[in-house]
Formats: sequence, structure tokens, C-alpha cells
Amino acid sequence: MPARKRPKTYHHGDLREALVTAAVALLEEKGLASFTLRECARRAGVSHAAPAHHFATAADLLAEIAARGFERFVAALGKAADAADASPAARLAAMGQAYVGFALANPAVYGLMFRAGAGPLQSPHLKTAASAAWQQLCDSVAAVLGPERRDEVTAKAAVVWALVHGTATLLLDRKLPPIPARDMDPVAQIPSSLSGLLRAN
Amino acid sequence: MPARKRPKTYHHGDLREALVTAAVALLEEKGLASFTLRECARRAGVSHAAPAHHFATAADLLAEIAARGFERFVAALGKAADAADASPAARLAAMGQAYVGFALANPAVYGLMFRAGAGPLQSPHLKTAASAAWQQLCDSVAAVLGPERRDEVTAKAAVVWALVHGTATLLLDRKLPPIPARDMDPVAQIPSSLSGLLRAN
DNA sequence: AATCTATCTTGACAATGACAAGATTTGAGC
DNA sequence: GCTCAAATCTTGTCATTGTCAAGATAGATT
Repeated sequence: MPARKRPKTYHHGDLREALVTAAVALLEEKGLASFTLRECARRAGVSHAAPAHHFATAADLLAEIAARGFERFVAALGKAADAADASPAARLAAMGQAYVGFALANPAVYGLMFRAGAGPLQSPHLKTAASAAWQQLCDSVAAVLGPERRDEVTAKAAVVWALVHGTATLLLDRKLPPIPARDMDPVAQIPSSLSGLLRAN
Repeated sequence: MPARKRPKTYHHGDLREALVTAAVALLEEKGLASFTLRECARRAGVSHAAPAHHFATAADLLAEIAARGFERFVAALGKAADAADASPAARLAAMGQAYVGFALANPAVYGLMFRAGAGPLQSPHLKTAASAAWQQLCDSVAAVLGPERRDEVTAKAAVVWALVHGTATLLLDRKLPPIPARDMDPVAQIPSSLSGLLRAN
């Protein structure tokens, strides 16, 4: 039973989930730089040392959030691909746009997933979730390139990833100037850009 | 006279430069997350409160480093373009590779320049330096596209930037798997990728 | 019902960024 | 050369943070 209705109990009841929720909210509000474990505990209504029983360190909490993010991420991209035209190119384009859409809709989580450097965010759970996402991308690129160019798949997948990742991060950081024409904004250009990338020799 | 030979003097003599140097070294070693103003002061051989007289806050020191980085950055890309073939496409390709090369050679500075979120790193000096870099990119893209497609320049420049920025950040974070063939690594692919991007309609 | 374990709290420690106030040096004006 | 104001640096302090240790409480198992 969630403790929302009974804040007076000594035991929280679902502190692990409450910490994850509070952490995501905090990250969205103030960014990773000013993220604080103690503030998380405060928002969850527990003392400053309570989180230690669920996450040994602050990095472990962030790694958990990133791992859960990867699961939602893979699902979102798969859903976008299935909703698109059946052609491999259309599926990849839809995934590319869904990639940037996920990043814009979940800035903090995306940051933990893909921008946290080679830092301490490395749990087994996170690693398997991340490699599933990479495999998903490689499969989609392979479907576009066709079976006779299988040796290019890894290299091309890296380029495709670079484009959508760069688009997402530049948009998140508001580094790009406003694009006047609507059909020329970076997200709208993704389908033709990906097509151009994979056609390049 | 630099204070390196006279560490016993009360006044440092060139503390501002020493702090910048120490900060860059610290960032390269331990990353932005564990960057510390006090450690900077220690390395410069001064007390923990000394930096305040040169940089009001830690963010100001980082902004100064980023601004200087932009100046070196614009120079490096310009040099690479001039050393390349005279054709606009070749010049842009050389700049793209130099972009990633700069990022890999200066991970910490690059991070401050392009990855520090929309955070507190915003001084006038930094803003002008950054917009000079953007102008450099737009000019190069315009040269490739030709005068009759001037309205596409901003949009295409954003895509080009996204590709090289994504490539740089993924390489810096070691997110990409090893690419077996040497001519297929992300940097080697930049010229053909950019050509494909700008050809896309 | 007794106990055992997970969960939570209070308390402490070192480290940090920022501020205040005092000490030292520089050099500008005379 | 002298005086003195400004720049530079130091020591001391405060609130905050992450982590650890020890004690209190609740739920679960037997």
C-alpha cells in the first residue's frame, strides 16, 4: 500500500519507487548538475540517510533511472517503427524521429542514458538495456542496406546514431537557432537525411 | 614574471592564467562532475578563496575556458579548410573532420563549449565566440549549396552540425562499438556522409 | 508470542562553494 | 622617496552535500 495516504508511518512502504520518481522530477527541474540525493529524500518525505538502503550511492539511483529509460526507449522506437510504413527506410526514419522525440520528452532521462560520459553509471541492468537499443538500431539499418552490405552495417549504424543523437542533444541544449520553415526543422529533415546518409558510399 | 620560480611570494603574479591551466588539467583528469574550485586553487598553490578575486564563481572560470576554446576551435577549423582542396565540399569535409579532431584532442574544453547544457555558462565573451563558430559553419554550408539555395542554409547547417557533434560526443563517451575496417570509422566517413546529407532534398 | 531482518532516523565527518574580515603587496599620484 | 588607496591573497566561518555508523521501529518468520 502506498504511503501517500499515511505519511505518519515509520516505514514508507514504497520508498524505492518514490525516490526514482522524485529523482526524475528533480532532474527535469534543476538539471543533473544541481541534483541532490538529500533533496530526493526530502521530497519523498524521509530522512537524508534513508535512500542508502535502496541505492548504495547516488550514482546507483541514476543508473537505475537510466536503465528503466532504455526499456521505455526501445519500446517507443519499436512502436514508432510498427506504426510506420512497412518499408525498411520508412521504419528507420520513423525510429529516428521517435529517437529525438523521446529525448525531447524525457530530457533528464535521456541525459542519463546517453550523455553521462563514461562515468560511474554502469550497472549490469543498464548495460544489457543499452545493448538492446544498439541491437535494435543495427537491425533496422541492416534491413535498409540489404543482405549484400552486411559488413557496412555497424559503421553505418554509428553514423545514423550520430545524426539523431547530435540532433537531440543540440535541441535539448537549445544550441540551434530557430528554423523559420516548419518543414525544415531538424526533426522534419531526419527522413531525408537518413536516406542521404545510407545512400552515401 | 611568472611565479613558478618564486613560490614564496605572497602575490602569485599570474594567478588567473594558472587557474585556467589547472582547471583544464583537472577537467581532463577527473571530468566536469568532480571538478572542484578548491582543488584548482591547491594546484595553483594558493588558498581556497584566492580564485574569487579573478572569477566571481566557478561557472565564470569554466565560461572563460569555453570562450578561449571557441577561439582555438574556429582557428583550427579555418586552418583545416585552408589546407584542404579548394572545392567547397572538400573544405566543408575537412572542417567536419577537424571538428571531431578538436573534440577528441580537447575533451574537457569541448564539453564546456558544446555539452554544458543551457546552464550558467553564459558570458558575453563566450556568446560572441560561439556565434562566430556558427557563422563559420553557415558560410561553409552556403558555399556548398550555392547561392540559389540560400534559404536552406540554416536548416542544412543544423543537420551538418548535428552529425559532427553527435559523432564527437559518442566517440568521447566511448558509446560506439569498435569499427573493424579503418576506412569505415566514423571520422573517415564524414566526407561522404556530409555529401549525402547536403544532397538529400 | 518471540525474534530476526529490513527499513528508517539521528548523529557525525570531511569536503565544497560562498562570504567576511584581516594581512600583504603593488603602484599611482605627489 | 612617500603616502595611501586599490588589488591581491589568507584565514576563518557557514550552510550544504555524500557517506558512514549506531540506534529505533515495523513487518515477517517461526
